[in-house]
Amino acid sequence: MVPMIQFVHPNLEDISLASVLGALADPLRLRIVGNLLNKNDCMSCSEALPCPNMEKSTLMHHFRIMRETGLIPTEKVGLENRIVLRTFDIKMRFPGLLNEMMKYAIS
Amino acid sequence: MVPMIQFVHPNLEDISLASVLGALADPLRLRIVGNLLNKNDCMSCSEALPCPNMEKSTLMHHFRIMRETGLIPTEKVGLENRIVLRTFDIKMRFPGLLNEMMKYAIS
DNA sequence: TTAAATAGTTCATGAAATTTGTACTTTTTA
DNA sequence: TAAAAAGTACAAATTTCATGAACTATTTAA
Repeated sequence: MVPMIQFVHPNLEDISLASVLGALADPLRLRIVGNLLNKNDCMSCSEALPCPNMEKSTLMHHFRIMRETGLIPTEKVGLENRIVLRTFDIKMRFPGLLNEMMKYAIS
Repeated sequence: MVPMIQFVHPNLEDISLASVLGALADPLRLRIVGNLLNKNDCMSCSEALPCPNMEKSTLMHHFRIMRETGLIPTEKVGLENRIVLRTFDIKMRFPGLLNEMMKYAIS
């Protein structure tokens, strides 16, 4: 009997600028974050698929980076993982940063 | 007789947001860029040393990343490489982005 | 005018991060 | 109960990162 996976998300004060920039320093992740910001709601991983023909495991990997950075909390609901952008927290910690970046991200 | 090294810097329109974020997604590079922005003048590589006991070759590596991203043109003057932040260009391409990020970078 | 010092580059190596394929688990639905 | 759906885990191949040692080019000093 394998224990149920629990996701761990960093505290707000442990989120560094460099790590946020690293999490966004990839066109796919930038697009996912942009989509989440526009939608202003949660998505499943598959829904957030940023481009066709992408391996699930690769997508997984990108989600893990964003989760461990603290950008995206993940919650398991039934079959799906519901992911949301931690918008409030990020705006609290780095006001203006998200909006500024999303101005220049191509969706 | 080995030819003189010529640095190549990307055009403004070839600088992508993701690559800029990638170039800044490292505390050392963030600090170097912050210093250049504050100083608003050129520096030699050694002057820009972001922390003590850092290998020259490692510093090199970071400069190369920033140069190839297009953040920092390099010009050889005598013994030194003079590096400057491409502030005008970056502000042209991504207005507000640099200032926004530097608000949260710890120098 | 050679010798040493300075500033930086290059290359090889090993460590870490990315991408992907395959096999697995868990939950839902037929 | 079996199959499908949504993810996860692990391993291999590739790429990027950090460092040490050896190199080049320019300046300064003997």
